Amino acid sequence: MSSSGPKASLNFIEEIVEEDLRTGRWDGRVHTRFPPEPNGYLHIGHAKSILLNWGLARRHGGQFNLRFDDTNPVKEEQEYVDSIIQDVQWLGADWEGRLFFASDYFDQMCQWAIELIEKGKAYVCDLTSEQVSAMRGAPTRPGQESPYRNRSVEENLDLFRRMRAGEFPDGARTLRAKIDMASPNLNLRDPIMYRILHTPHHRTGDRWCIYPMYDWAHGLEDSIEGITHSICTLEFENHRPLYDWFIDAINEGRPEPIHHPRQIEFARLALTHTVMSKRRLLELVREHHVRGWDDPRMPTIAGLRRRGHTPEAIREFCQRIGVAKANSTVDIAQLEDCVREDLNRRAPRRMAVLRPLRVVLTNYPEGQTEQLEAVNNPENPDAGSRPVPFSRVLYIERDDFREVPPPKFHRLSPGKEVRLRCAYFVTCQEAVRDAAGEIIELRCTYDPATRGGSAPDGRKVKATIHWVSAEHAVQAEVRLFDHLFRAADPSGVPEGGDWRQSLNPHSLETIGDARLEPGLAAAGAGERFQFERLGYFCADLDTSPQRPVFNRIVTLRDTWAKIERRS
RNA sequence: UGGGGAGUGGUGCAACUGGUAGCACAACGGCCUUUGGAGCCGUAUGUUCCAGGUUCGAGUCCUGGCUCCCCAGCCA
Repeated sequence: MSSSGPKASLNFIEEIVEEDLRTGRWDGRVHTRFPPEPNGYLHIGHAKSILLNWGLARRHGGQFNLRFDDTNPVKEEQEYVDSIIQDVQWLGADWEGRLFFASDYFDQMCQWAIELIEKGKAYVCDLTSEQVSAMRGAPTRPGQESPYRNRSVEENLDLFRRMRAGEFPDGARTLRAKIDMASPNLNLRDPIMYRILHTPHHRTGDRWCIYPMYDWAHGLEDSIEGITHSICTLEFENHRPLYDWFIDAINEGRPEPIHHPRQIEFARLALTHTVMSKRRLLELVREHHVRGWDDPRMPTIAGLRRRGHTPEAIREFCQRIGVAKANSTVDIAQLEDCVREDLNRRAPRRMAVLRPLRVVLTNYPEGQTEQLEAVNNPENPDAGSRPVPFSRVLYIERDDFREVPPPKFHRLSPGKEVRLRCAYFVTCQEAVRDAAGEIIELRCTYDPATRGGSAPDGRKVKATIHWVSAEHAVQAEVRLFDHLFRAADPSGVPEGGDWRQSLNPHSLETIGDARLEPGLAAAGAGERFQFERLGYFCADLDTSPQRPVFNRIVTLRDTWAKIERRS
């Protein structure tokens, strides 16, 4: 994932950075950051941003900061800080100890606010929020100036001091920048810099009762940290002139100007068959459509991790999707392909039967057990092999038998011979039914000469199926996941519709009596395997030797399923 | 009758900055195979939003349209 090709084309942000490097704009420095608000869990869209920022710094010998934008105590919690730190770390983005909080800069910001008041560039406004909103005007209509706009510097200073001292209730007053109520850019119509919030903060406790607004704070945070390239999403493009105004205003008349970062906006990631907004993710959790933030169906980093995705796969994915300014939606199949590619290389193979069908080998000695050798990973000889117990009674996948085989069905059916992976050729002699007519057992014969899976007489079979020895197998729970939403774009509902309506009722299927080869009982949470012919699976947090639990990360490509779907 | 962005095969991105469109995913077909996996080979899909213009030559430049996204939180 490093410098693969000598001429990999650069995305537009890399081009800007390289040009800045060429022209010496920042004395050869590259310093980026990821600035999350701790009010929710990170999702794969954030991963795109994290990896973009960190990758830029890493590739250019620069630095990458992790900074929490904790300017609104009403919504923020320590739980989110902890989860975000864990997630960024897991993704592999290294902030090398530069973990910061906007709240660490509150004093400095406040000082600069006072300077703006002294310069006549900010004022205390007594308007209610409704009034402010009403007077802001509209996109095609200018706003009206606040009657408090021209208070004296002294009065503003005094009022602001008293705001900070806690003399006024929430919402009573704000500090506003004095810019231009007629600006075509709404962000410049005297934006609010501070609001009164008598709410304790998760880090500063009750030290403050006024909190800076994001627009006032954010650019200053980047400035303080010496961020060279402030990378953010498209919706902040409109805010850039305001950030520039703030820094210019602070720098006016200042002998030693504060640092002025360069902001670059890119399109956030959207994925098919899921939702990405924090609000909706929160609703999925609160309304119990999923089991939590780390539900393996969630696009959260925690969810992807629990499901069994690898950081390597996510990094590759973010590499592949690129960075641009056009809004777009990436097919989730792209992510699935990345995990498959990664796990195909690394995941040890095991045999597991999800929907067991009992098979009795009528000519196999009763009570006999032998250990067969199974290859751990055909992609990697170094992975070696393992013994797998074989005996007279086995389980195979119900799907691998058809009493009346459809065309092109190569697996087991009456009279047909197939190979049991790494074991023997077997031929189905008879299907046994219960009183209800349901097939409950297959009676087969095996060919002792085919031990290991090949026939001395050169005879071929069309299919190889997986199996597990009934008496040795461990019973397990396996959770199969499908897209959270049926619709590629859940938000694209017709008028009056709800985004929840395309929630996939079958996004989770729990199989209670899967049978696994015995070694799997010892798998620790987070261990990944390929269950041959089925897909990649990961031992869940809930797993235990007594009751193994596995999550299906992604299926293998299934050509047969495709054939069957078509007919 | 506001401002700011964006439009390239089904999808996501490229195109040495004017030389005639390429990669990945998806799709389809074949080869191979002790995973119908993996791998390999191949096929199809684009009037590069539209219309004009400049030029020997335009996805790239100019003009005029069209469509989509963002902005009226004391959210970030």
